[in-house]
Amino acid sequence: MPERKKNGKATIQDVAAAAGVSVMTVSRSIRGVDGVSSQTRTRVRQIAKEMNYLPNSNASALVRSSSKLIGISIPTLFNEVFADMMMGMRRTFEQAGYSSVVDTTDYDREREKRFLERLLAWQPAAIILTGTDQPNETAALIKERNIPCLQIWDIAEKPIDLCVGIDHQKAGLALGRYLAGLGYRKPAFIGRPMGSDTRADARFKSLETTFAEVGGAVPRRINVSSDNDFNLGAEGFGQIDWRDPPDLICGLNDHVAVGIMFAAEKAGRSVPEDLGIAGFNALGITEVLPTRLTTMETPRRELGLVGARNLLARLNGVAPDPVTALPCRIVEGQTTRQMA
Amino acid sequence: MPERKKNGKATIQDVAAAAGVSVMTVSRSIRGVDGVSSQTRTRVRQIAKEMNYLPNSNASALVRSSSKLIGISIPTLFNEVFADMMMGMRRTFEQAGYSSVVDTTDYDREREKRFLERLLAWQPAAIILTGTDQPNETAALIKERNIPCLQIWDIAEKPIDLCVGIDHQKAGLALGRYLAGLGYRKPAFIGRPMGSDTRADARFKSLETTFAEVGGAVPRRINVSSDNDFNLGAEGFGQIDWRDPPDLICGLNDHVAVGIMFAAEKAGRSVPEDLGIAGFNALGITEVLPTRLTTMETPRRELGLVGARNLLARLNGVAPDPVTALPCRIVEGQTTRQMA
DNA sequence: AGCCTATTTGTTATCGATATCATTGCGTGT
DNA sequence: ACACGCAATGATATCGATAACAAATAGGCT
Repeated sequence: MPERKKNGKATIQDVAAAAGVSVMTVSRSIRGVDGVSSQTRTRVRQIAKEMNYLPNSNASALVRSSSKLIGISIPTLFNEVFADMMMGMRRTFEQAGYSSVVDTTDYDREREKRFLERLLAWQPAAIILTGTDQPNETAALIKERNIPCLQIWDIAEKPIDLCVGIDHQKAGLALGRYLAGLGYRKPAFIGRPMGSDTRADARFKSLETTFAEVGGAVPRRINVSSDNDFNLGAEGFGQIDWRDPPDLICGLNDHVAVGIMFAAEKAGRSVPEDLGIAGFNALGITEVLPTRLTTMETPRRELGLVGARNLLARLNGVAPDPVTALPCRIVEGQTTRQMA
Repeated sequence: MPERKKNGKATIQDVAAAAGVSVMTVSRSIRGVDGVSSQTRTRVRQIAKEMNYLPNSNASALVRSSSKLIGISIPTLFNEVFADMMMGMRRTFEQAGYSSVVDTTDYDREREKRFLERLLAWQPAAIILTGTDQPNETAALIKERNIPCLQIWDIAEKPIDLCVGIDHQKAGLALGRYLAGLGYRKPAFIGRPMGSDTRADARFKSLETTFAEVGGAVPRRINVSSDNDFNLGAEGFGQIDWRDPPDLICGLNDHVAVGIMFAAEKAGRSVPEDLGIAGFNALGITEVLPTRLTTMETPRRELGLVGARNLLARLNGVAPDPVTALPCRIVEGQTTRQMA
């Protein structure tokens, strides 16, 4: 019967005793660093396995003052975008032997900071934050400890450390110009209240710019608070003042846009003739809807992959590009007029 | 200027020195345990804040051989179901001061086990697993260390420790009987390959049982591998042999069912007269589609909440019910015939 | 053989916090 | 005044691993 301590946990000491070697030999054998004969290593590993020995990461992290944990902060898991990016990253990290501590912030910077403090207490190998608009205080917290940090989804000229993202303003402009080019002049935007999603705000701003350029109307903004994006779109649609109807509605994202689509259908508005609808992100649902939504495809999975790769490079001492922007692509759908 | 060590991290020793007290006084002050005058506590906290001191959780976890980490293992983040449950749990844990280490297993038990080992190495306060069909080896790993463990989503008669979930077999039977009651007799099921999702398999089995009861055809099963559930449904639909058409198609879940809906529409099949379609879960999308999908509503958020609450109770020494099953509800949609 | 280098193994100090027990100081009752 | 109890604070051992250095063993070369 293998030996155990009171709470059922075998320690490195127990393994050493059982194998008749020193703890260092066990440590080296388990970690696979050299300095042990392959004979001993095999034997020690065998014994460790029999004893159900698992190394204590806390002890290891304490003495090395760095752990195999990566802290990830994202606004919400409900958004496919973040789930996509997470997935892109997680695979890579897992292969490299890292675990992820995830916290969701609900777009609340205060919560993000609290989370960050809790996380830093674990001496993580790296930190990943969503977006680049963290307050200075948050950034300082990380810089001060010089922990590798990846900011993902947005880009910034001067990231905390690394950033990989898309240029939301540029993407918004491109989409806006495309839509203006189709002849639309009275846009509306359905989203969450200003300030709750800075990226959406940036895109809204781009709309303003674009339509000012072509002499269109000032975009109206309709704000709705809802957990469910589909409902958000539908509700927002309901709030539109039809005495002065828009000829185009942009959704905060595709789910909102889909909510708008169905609401418009129910309300009997003809799309895309009288009313154009556009989304953002090219989410999964748009690939199966009978009517293809006009949207902007964002490379989420790639962002995660590239981000993770860059971060791993940094962890291995290589210095990757501090700023990486990936391109987006307009999806010319059937919810807006066709190009002349 | 506050003092710092080489890598910019102030330790409890530094704070103690700066405050002119012993480390124990600092420890007690920071943690808020009593044994310090409120005067000293305030002063120490003030100094600690000025020095940007953050306690080292690794040291703390090491000496207490337990950490404020909760390990969560879920199959994938892409599935709204798991995201919902996560959300329900995370809120509760966060408030209680716990952080979550999340790993996704892609329904791979081997990966789950590897993850679990990595996780146990952190001496987590508790473990959460999805489902109840872990191999004995995995269960042993947890029991042996008697760490509180919550199995969520399924129920089992003898959980590892606690479980909170729905009775998938019962839910499948209820849905099957409802559908059979509407007069359908030749069901098909579109899902992933057998074995990759045991819950779906359980539901499929329930279909078999139900339709055997009413003398219907043996349900056909169509397996597709795809990351995207919508596409999965559409592809599965494409594989149906229409020389012997089913009169009912059940999707692995709502997204698959939606994929089927659109594919059926494109193919010109009349729903629900010639062909019924049913999903599972009552996901967000079903609330906005113009045609309401027949499905089974599962209480994901509640599962997360109740699960988290029970687990916290266990962590606080109270013994909650080991098995909690929450009820599901049939959503009578427009993709199946109406009750006579 | 005799010496030297390489390989394998072991010893000791250390990481930063907390539990436990020890100490100091102060007010109170008789 | 004296002993006693309680509150506030401090000293020390400890958790389980790893780094850095020390020792032992083996094999190669002249």
